[in-house]
Amino acid sequence: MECGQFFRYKRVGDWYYIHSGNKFFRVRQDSDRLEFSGADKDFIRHFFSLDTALKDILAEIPQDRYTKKAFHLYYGLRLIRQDPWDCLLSYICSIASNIPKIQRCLDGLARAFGREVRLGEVKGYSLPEPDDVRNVAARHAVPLLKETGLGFRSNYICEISRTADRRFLESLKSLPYTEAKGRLMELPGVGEKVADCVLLFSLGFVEAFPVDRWIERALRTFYFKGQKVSPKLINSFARDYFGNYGGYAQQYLYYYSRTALGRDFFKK
DNA sequence: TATCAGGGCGATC
DNA sequence: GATCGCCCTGAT
Repeated sequence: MECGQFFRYKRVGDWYYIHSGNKFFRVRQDSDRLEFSGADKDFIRHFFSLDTALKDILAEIPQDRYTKKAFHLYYGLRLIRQDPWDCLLSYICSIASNIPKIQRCLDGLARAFGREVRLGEVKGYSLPEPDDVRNVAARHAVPLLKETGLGFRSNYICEISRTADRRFLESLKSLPYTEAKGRLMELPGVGEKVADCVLLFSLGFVEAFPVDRWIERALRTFYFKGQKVSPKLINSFARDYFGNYGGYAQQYLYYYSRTALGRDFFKK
């Protein structure tokens, strides 16, 4: 839950309360046993990618000293299958931001435009559907959105709500990776990084390799002896080297670079 | 008070 | 196609 790919959770005691589309459910783990309520078994299995043969996937990725270490330390880490629309909103909020702020923005967005959902005593708000934003949108949406602290991201969300919907996102699944990415990048506020996040975390493109500042530093340090590398080279290296399951490599290396290595590793 | 962050965009060369 | 300033906001 907390490795940075997903933001719409809230911890209450040892439970994680999770929003995904209009679903609101909770899970907790007790050693190798997963308890849950608010969603059925099939959904949980799908959401957490418990149906994927993790071992086989990791075996497809080049085993160098860094990937091996990360796989060993965090074995069990999987890519969550997020709700595509929620995922798109989430990564628009992530632009030039950080996790606490992303979560604040999404929370504000949900409270202002989303719908109330309940699970037992616990109340939550799902993220607004494109229609929800669009309907308020006509005149006041941007100012209203800005009240949630979204800043310049407000315009992106407003525009995207007008030009994209769930059908559009769903239709991308049947396209080749490069085409799907191109279509996503036509949306305002969606560049390479955001597009790759949406493709990887919600549309099943496990070959997508989102390059953000952290992973860029990690790759530069691990594979380029710390030398300067152009964004373009980093991207093409990642795709060529890590292969068809690059997304899994990305997630392990990303988490590795942010935890085991720590920030100090990258400071001069 | 200035700078920067888990980017994108438009202008410029 | 590479680089740069700007975009809101919160943190340092």
